[in-house]
Amino acid sequence: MPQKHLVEIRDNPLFASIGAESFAALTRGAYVQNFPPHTELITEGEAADFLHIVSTGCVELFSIWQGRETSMSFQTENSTFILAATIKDLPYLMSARTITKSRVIMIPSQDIRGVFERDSMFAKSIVSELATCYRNAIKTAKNIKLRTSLERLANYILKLHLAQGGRIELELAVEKRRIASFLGMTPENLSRSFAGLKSHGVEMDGQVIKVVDAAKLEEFAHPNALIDG
Amino acid sequence: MPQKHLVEIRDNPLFASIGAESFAALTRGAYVQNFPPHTELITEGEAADFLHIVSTGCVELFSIWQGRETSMSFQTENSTFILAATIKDLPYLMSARTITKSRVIMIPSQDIRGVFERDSMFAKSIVSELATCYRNAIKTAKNIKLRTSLERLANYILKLHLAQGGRIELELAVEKRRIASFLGMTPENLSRSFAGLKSHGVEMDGQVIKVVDAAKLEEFAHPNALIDG
DNA sequence: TTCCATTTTTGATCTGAATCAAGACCGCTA
DNA sequence: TAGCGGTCTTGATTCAGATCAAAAATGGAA
Repeated sequence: MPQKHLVEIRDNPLFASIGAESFAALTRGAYVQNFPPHTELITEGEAADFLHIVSTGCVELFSIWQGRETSMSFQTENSTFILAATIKDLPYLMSARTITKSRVIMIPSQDIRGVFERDSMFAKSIVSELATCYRNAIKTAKNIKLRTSLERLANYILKLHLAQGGRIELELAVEKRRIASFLGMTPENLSRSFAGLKSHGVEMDGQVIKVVDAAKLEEFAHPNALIDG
Repeated sequence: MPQKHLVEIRDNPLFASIGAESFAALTRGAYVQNFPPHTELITEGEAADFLHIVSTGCVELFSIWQGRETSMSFQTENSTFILAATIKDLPYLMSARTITKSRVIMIPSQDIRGVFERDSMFAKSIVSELATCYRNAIKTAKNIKLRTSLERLANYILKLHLAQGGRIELELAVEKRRIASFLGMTPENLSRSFAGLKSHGVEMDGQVIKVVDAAKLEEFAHPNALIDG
């Protein structure tokens, strides 16, 4: 594996504090692969043979039941999936597909479990990562159960806005129908919701969102750190 | 702390494999308290000062946003809450209230973090518990996003039925309005959903559910281990 | 046993969002 | 530049579930 990928893995908080020998054991059997868009990397129900790390690009985690599909999250640079399945040696609960052309690092799950058994710093990093994943899942559940679809979109935009330092123009990184699915609504409803936010300080121009009145948007959205943080 | 509670804590998988000295360090500052029903034990947004263990009774985790409330889960004997907040030393994302008269063990979070730092078996137990919590949260999110409220109720009943060894009569342990909230619907809709399941092998008699045709219920519910497991 | 407060059920109505359809728009390829 | 496939928007309609109201049922206390 090229040195630059090793550096990249090291930069990931999950691996930043483990010993050199452990790190070698993890990266020895790992490999990197480039995937075109729309490639299914893992399928729910399959054995969790690898822990995946997104090097570049964007990967969508999704799930299907009885012909119905929902987007669960988007994984971008330097994020991993699915640690809980890897650690527990259980089937993946979600599928993953590339949204854009992506480079993905794959580390065999048994290597992860092997190092987890003997490197206590790694175990602690894993604890932190899993706790964060769990808390994020709770925030997502609260968002879905407590808010209308318009409120979910408003808070989604507000969060993007704040994450980009208050910038007025935000460019969506994925297709709107994917965002609709993630927010728990249909593409038609997302389109209508964007229109509905016009009176709350938001304008649309193709893939570009303009937050023309952030205070007004915030007044409508009622962001909450325990959901949106 | 009475010996019987120590045994009880030991029986919890989170604590079963830690060293005696670690165990003593955890239980030294812990205490047990009995609470009547409808007592709020923790409130979302508060600092996570304790890890709670339900000794007897039932505790509901819930959340409120802008006057809207939703039930997130029910914690029964031998379950803990909220490990992720305790470990990360972050505010609770959910509140908790007793549903029935309950006995709850409280362990100071800083004692948990102290032992976590130095007992690698404990760190591993925590990893397992957090991974399970995270996976359960993903299953819940899938249930909410992919299924109608009737389907969620059908699968809820089917799961209870299987958990009780296929017994025909199941007695609900909590009020129906709480279950309605947990399943993401109003009490009125839950009532109508129970009625709707009459043609799928389910009958109601107050707090007692009768699964009179499990095969028929299963045919409608399409249970899936990746959601209901 | 009666009374009271709360929960549950039922009926009527409303609404947010889905579904279906069709046209407009966009990006890519030849 | 034109054509094609896919995405997005808009309109019309349907519907799952919420809301509101009222009656019935339930459990606990006096």
